[in-house]
Amino acid sequence: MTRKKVKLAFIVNDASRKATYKKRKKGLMKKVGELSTLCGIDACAIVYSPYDPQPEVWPSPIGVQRVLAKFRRMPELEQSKKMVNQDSFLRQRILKAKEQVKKQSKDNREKEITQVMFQCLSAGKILPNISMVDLNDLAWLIDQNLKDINRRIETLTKKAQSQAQIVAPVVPDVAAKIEEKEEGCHGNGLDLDMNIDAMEKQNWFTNLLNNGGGDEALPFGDVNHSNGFWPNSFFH
Amino acid sequence: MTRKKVKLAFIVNDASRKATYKKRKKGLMKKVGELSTLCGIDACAIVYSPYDPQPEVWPSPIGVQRVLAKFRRMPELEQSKKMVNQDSFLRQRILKAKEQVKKQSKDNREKEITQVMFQCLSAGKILPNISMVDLNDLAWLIDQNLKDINRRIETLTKKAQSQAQIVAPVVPDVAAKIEEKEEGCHGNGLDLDMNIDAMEKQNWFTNLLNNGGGDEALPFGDVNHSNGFWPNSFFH
DNA sequence: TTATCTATTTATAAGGC
DNA sequence: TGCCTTATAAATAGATA
Repeated sequence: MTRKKVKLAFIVNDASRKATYKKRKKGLMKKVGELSTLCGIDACAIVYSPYDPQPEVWPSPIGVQRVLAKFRRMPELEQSKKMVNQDSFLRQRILKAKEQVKKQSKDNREKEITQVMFQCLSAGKILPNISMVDLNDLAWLIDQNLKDINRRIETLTKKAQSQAQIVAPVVPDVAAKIEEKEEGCHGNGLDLDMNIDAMEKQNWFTNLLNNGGGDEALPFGDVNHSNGFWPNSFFH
Repeated sequence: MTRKKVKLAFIVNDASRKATYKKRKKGLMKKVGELSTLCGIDACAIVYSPYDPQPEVWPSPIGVQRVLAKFRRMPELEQSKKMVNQDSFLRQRILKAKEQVKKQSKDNREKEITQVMFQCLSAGKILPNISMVDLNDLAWLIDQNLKDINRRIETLTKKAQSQAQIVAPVVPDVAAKIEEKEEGCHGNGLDLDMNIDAMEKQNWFTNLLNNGGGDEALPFGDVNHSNGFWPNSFFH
């Protein structure tokens, strides 16, 4: 776990394996001791290796015996319940890794499309070389942004009404809201006149796509998705 | 062990202790699994906590039983031999910490005296406000440097002789050698004419101090040492 | 072989939510 | 309570001595 990330698999090289064994056994025993001390609990560890004639244990033989006695007194079924066995342990790790990859992919995709969105805003039009897949995701992103802006407007409107007891129509500055939201994209020369009636326009692309109830779900992370508007055959 | 270095002692706060327990138990089980997989050995861990009705074990109940059976088959005396019990564990940690402090103190002291040495070289004389203790250590440091230089000269001389088969007297440039050795001190305006006969001078201060066989040992790390030349009463 | 030395990876203590 | 994030401490792989 350093200099190089090591694969969780049997170390074939004898010297490396032994070196790793010694380092990690030491670290493990230290950890057991720390856990026991910090949390005031009983714990033990037993390690058998071909390098030592006797097993290495923590804490003391008597401590181990005591812990073992406790363990043995339980029926086997009970023993199995709260157990972390190797199988479930590996499954958990794989699952977690997959989730991380998925989340990262989604984030990456969202950033990518955000870039495309600002390129379009700079150009003042939809770029001609944009793919249909990107266009779908772009539509989703714009829709999300508009919804977000709308929510903020509602919040601000209510706040203004409750504070000043004044009921008045609101003409939101959409461009300013976008700038506020997309802080990372300031300073690229964007200053478009985007004063549109957000209330009326917010669902323009969603309605166009007739996307049904699916418009709340993030489309990112599944690059080959179909949303029912563009048939899959369209891309082939 | 982060945000703040935690003391190895029972955590009094209940919430903190539980949080730490959960985190560390998870980390511990992971470590046991890794050790077992990486090194292809049998290992088990059992942890009892007030938070779970059953003990948490690794790897599987069957694996634990197998490891336990092995362990129980041994006579108690044998079990104690290779064991890392809490007592020896703590002793080892304390010893190691003390050794680290000692080593660091020695290093610090050597650096300090090296600074003094270069201050003296810059001034061209022994500074008037230097203490006797510092003077002793300075003498030791200079002596070590001269010896080191001499060893290098010998090595280079032998190499030159064996390569060119020419036997000639060597007039070393001591200043250049010092510059070579003390790389961290370049660029401070030092360019003294130090061409002296190192062969003849190397033991000047050692002889002066009549330090006997003790001149090989590092004096640093024991600030209150006496080397037999300056009587302790001199400092009081 | 065993101890040291770093560059990295992991583990995790505090703090938010 | 439990999970997530972030800054920091600790573990440790590979290289050397």
